[in-house]
Amino acid sequence: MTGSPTMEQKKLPVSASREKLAANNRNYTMTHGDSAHEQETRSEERTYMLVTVLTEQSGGATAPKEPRLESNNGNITPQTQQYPIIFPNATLNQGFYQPSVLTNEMTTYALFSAPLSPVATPPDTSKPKRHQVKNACVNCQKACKKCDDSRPCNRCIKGKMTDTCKSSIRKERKKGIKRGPYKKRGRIVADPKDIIASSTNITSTGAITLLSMARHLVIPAIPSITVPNPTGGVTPYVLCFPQTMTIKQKQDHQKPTTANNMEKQEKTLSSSKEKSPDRSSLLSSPQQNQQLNSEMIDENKNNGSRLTLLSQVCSDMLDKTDKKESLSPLSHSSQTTRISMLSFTSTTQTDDHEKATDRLQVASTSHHVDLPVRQECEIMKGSSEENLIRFSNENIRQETGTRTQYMPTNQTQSTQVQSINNSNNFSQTPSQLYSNHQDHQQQRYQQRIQQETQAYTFRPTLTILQPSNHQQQAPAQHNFSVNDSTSK
DNA sequence: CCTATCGGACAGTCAACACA
DNA sequence: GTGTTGACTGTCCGATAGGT
Ligand SMILES: [Zn+2]
Ligand SMILES: [Zn+2]
Repeated sequence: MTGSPTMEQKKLPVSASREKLAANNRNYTMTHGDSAHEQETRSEERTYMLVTVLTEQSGGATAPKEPRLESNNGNITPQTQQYPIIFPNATLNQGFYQPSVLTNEMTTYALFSAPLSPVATPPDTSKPKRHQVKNACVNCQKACKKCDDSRPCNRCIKGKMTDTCKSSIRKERKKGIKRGPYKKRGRIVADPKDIIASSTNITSTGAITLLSMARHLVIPAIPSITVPNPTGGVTPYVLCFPQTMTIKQKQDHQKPTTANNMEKQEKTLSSSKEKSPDRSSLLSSPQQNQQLNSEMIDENKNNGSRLTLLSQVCSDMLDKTDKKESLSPLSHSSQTTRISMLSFTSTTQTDDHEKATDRLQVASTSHHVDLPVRQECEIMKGSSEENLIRFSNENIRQETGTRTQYMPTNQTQSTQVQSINNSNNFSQTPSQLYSNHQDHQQQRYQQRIQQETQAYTFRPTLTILQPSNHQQQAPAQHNFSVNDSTSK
């Protein structure tokens, strides 16, 4: 860029769409009671983030081949004749990051637990972030080339321009410019009438799974999910992040063929009145723009890295999706990718008799034209409604035996689960857990997978995404950051 | 092949705003 | 006062044009 004068002319209308992640993400350690309200009742609140990426294939679908497991955890034998979801690591509060991805030609599932401590390592697919110097030298600035902090800078040394290598001067930012109102903050309160519908939709598997995880930091089994063959060509990716966050994802720029979709996408998201559910226009370019907010009680603050990670994971997953699909024999078929982000807030209130009441709030939205769906789910014991999910401290074991969400496949299941639940990992710090775990990580993981595979077969009953979009209302738009971009 | 040019994506900053 | 938002401002990637 030529130094000064053109700098201002080159103002780009991109600011509104820029990706940004910011959040109160807290370390996820269970601090029973004494952190927040130490009265007659204790209250714990946990927030999870579920990201679902659906890739719909239309046409060209063939029978699924045997699942292939991709995992950074090593060799796990995939179940055949099922579409297993492997749960990454047993607990969500152990401070490491261990995605597992199960793949076959048609389906890919990935469930991530969140990285909970700085020691967590992202998947190797993470994109390096571009670093830029605070002030480029005038020569580099003029040439729009990379500079460094030394003076003369390396580029000037190479180019023998050391005498003119001076730092450029940043002009001061303008002040006093009024802005419109920002979008409101605050937690999402969903409308109960938008409660999740019952379905055997493949998407529901991830949802239920996550619901159960939301209550139990220790994931109660369900490694193996029997889902119907996704004849609809639905390919879900499920990422789970137990943290509070705000997510905004900007437009992607991928294939030139999708270029004309991009601009329409923001509009679609921002005004739910006139959306055209034009599926063919969404080929292989999953985009989303979303914000979810909620709160969580915890004293630990550990910001930044995890969110960055999340963002990377998301985009990496998307990248991966595209690559994978393009290599696939199915690649000639058209695809629609849709992203849903779902925020779970699980609140546990414990009274003085140690009786716990759980409440789970779910808010989700799809970034696809199809819908934003938001929902609240109160957990109620004994409800016969399939669209109500129940969990509580003491009855998860019974639940698994009696309710439709779970089907025990053998007798060992209750003891298995009990032992899992009783192993109170919460008293340890994430880093302790991490170092502890690291040595035996693989071994224990294998063990657990084995255990849990025996323990449950999972039966989906819940739908998060609804592919049709007739019934959708405009959700409270203030939750979606896209909307404000229109004011620009 | 090399270098120069530069559009625009990306990154960092921070005042305005929201909220306790 | 603290935290968040989002616009502003600058960096520099990568495409491409032009020269040798
Ligand atoms: Zn320089
Ligand atoms: Zn220089």
